[in-house]
Amino acid sequence: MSTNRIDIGELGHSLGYLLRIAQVRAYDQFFDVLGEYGLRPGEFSVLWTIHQNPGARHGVLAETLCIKLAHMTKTVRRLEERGLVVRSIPDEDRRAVVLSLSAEGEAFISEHGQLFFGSATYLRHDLSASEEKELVRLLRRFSGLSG
Amino acid sequence: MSTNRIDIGELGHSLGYLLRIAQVRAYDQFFDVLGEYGLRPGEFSVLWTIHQNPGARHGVLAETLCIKLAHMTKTVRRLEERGLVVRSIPDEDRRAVVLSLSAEGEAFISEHGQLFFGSATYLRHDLSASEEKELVRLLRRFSGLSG
DNA sequence: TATTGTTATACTCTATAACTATA
DNA sequence: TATAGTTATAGAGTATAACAATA
Repeated sequence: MSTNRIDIGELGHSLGYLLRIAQVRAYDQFFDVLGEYGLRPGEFSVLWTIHQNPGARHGVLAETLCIKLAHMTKTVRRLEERGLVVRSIPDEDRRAVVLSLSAEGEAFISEHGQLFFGSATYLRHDLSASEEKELVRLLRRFSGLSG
Repeated sequence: MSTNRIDIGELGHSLGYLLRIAQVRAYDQFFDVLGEYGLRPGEFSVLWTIHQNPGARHGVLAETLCIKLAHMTKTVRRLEERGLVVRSIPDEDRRAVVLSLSAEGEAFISEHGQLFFGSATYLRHDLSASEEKELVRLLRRFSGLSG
């Protein structure tokens, strides 16, 4: 393959392009470090949120995480097959499904939660601690998650 | 649907999750503003880069934009069918494909380039100009695009 | 024999709509 | 009749491998 260098100009400083590049990079690093556990990023987010909100309902969880109900069904199904999540039907509304972690699911969170959120995160980059904090703040503001 | 509020905890401050949210948001806004032209974000990036580097080769373009060759073939094919890009086979290496914009492609860039990079970008957010600049800097550093 | 690009195939992610069960 | 969730289907995005043409 030719090694001619070419120039992407303003594209390399456009927010849309950079968000895409950064997200793909984060995704790749997730699988490098956590692929061995067989969980995908979205599955971990769901697992974590059930841990934070035991007894949460299927639909509320989907709404909070901006996941379509149909997709949530498949995600939870996988977590259930893996023995990490327990589904149950409450007597007060037998259409609903409420979710909680199995003992194994809680153990998974205790053991690997630090890899997602802690100082030993799966993300590798050259940002200082204060730069990372600022990046988090700016992304939250960009996405309308904070004033 | 129940309106019970639930809490995502540290997830809402984790870089991986926020990059995903921000990227989905940017993607949605792209289609809100530019969907009418029938181009996807990746197609615009390719169009722009050919504009910046007329005569660039298929493979070099793929390598620069981190797009697999097989995917680049389909992307360029769509741009060609739309009449924006011209493919040609150079005599000095008849395996290669070199790309350039048609007059219509150049017109598209002149007309809509500002929507991607200019002050009238398709991206809507509450960041100040200096915050946006800092976000660009941090994302470039995160992705290893700058020292 | 190596390189450039194309085609074929498949898998993930996500969106929509039809469907079942319950309220 | 409305709501909660499930299933079926389809489309975009991307990865791999087999392939054709040229070097």
